[in-house]
Amino acid sequence: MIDKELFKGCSKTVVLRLLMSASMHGYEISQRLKKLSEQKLELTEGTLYPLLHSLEADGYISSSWDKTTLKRKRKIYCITTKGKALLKQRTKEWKEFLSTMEVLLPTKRIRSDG
Amino acid sequence: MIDKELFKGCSKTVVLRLLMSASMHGYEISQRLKKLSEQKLELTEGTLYPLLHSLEADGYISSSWDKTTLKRKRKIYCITTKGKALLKQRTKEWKEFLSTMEVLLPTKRIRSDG
DNA sequence: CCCTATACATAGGATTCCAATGTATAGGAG
DNA sequence: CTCCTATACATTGGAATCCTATGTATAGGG
Repeated sequence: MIDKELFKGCSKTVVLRLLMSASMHGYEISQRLKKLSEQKLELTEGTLYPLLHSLEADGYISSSWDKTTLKRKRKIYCITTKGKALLKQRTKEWKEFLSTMEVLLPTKRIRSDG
Repeated sequence: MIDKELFKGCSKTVVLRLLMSASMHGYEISQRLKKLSEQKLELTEGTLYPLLHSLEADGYISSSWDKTTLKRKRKIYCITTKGKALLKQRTKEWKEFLSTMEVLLPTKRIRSDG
C-alpha cells in the first residue's frame, strides 16, 4: 500500500480519468482503482463519495440512478464537457509536475554508494 | 505554478533529497527549490519551517547554528543516518507510486481524438 | 528613516481526510 | 428464518495538515 499522501493531490484527476474511459457507479470506481493499482491505492467510501459529490457540485460529472433490472440502487456517474476540459488541464499539469519532480527526485539510478 | 496539492505528499522527501546533496539552512532550501523547479514549486516559510521542525523532532535531520562570520543567524540542517534511510525508502515508494500512476493516468499520448 | 532582502518562527482559521457508522438489497450457509 | 458477507450509497466528527498573516531581527541602498 502506497502512502495515501502521495495520492491525495491527484485522486480527483484519476476519478475523472476513469469516468472518461466509461461511465460507472461509485462502488465500481473504487473496485477498478484497487484492481488497476494492484491493491496499491484505494479510495474508501468516506473519501470517494464526498469526492464524487464535490465533483458533481462543481459540474465536472453528472449522475443518474441506474434504471436497469437491478433493484439495488446505483448512481451512475458520467463525465461532463466541463469535466473533460478539467481532466485535460489536470493531465497537463500532472505531466508538468512529473517533469519537475524528475529534477527534484530523480528516478534514474543515483550513484550514492558507488 | 503547479497546484500545491500535488506536491504535498512528497515535499518532505524533496527536502531530505536536497539535504542529501548538501547541508543548508532553511531559507536556502526554499530558494533552491524555487530555482530547481523553475518557479513551479515553492515552500513558503509557514510550510517549510514547521516541516523542518517536524523532521528534526523525528530525528531525520539535525541542526546547528551557523558560526561563520555572518552576524545574521542561520540554522544549518543536516540529514541524519535515520533520515538517509527514510529518504531511500520514500524514494522507492515514490517510484512505485509513479509506475502505478502511469497505469491510472498515462503520460504517453492518449488516442482520444484520433 | 524607509524599503527590501535575508532568516527564523508561530498562531489560528480553513481545508481536507477518513474511520466509523448507518441504511438497504441480495445471496448463500446453517 | 437468521446470520454473514458483498454490494451500494451516504454522513458525521475528530484529527491532521496547510499556509496566510504576523512577528522578530540583521543588513544594505536610497
